[in-house]
Amino acid sequence: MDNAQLLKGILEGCVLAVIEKGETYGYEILGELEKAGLEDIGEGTLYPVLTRLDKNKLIQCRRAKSPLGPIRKYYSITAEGTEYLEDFRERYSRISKSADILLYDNSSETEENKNANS
Amino acid sequence: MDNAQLLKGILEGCVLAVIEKGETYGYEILGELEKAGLEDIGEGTLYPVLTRLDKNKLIQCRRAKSPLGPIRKYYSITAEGTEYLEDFRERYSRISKSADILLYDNSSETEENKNANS
DNA sequence: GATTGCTACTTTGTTATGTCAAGTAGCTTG
DNA sequence: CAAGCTACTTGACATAACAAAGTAGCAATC
Repeated sequence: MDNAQLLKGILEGCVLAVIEKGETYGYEILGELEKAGLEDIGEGTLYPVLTRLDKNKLIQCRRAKSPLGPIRKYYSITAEGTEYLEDFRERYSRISKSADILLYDNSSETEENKNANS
Repeated sequence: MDNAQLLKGILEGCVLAVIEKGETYGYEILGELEKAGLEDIGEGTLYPVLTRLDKNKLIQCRRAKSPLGPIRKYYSITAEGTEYLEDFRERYSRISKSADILLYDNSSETEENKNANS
């Protein structure tokens, strides 16, 4: 129902990770997030994230015309951003490990529970 | 560094999951969280969560004396809470799956990347 | 018997971040 | 020219974690 809180903090890292794969712009990132399963991210959610990442020097911006619409703002990751993302992955991994233990009580099995793998 | 945002929403589910395993009280829950790796959860963080869960009828409260301190408030999960937790697990699973895809680019491998196992 | 230290819960103010809603604007097509 | 897609902006709002401080019961030590 309300995934807002669950998404907090996670979104930032995900967006940064998308940009890490190569220079891209907001609208396209929105598509990437959707493809990965984050379907209800609105523009009003994403763009502030980009602004923030930019302000914090984790990504940098370049304006360029779009072949089919208004100007695009292309973002690429900075060295600082790469470093931050690395740290983020570690923090996320640690927390989700704890959550797995608490939510699925992984006492004997390790990776069994979270497999809803198609 | 600042795991506050990453924890948002997750904590609630974790606390509920601990209570699901059996009637318990705040101070003990704090210990369970710590054991699972969530080491820096303060009392000022946990207790409001319990209050909220109680107010939302996801858990219920019973006061009882402690053998070695002030009165304890024992919490147990309600039917509504069980249902909520089930839904939570599903939502969490879906989001963390998306995050895994985005953060670790699981295109061919499935569980390789997130294994920093011992 | 006062201090220290552990257990146990409360409260208040702060901050970060996602969300909604509305808006601006370029371009294409009917 | 109106509709519809692309593309970004802005402002008001809600939620939840956190730090810091406080209140209290009880036990052991000095």
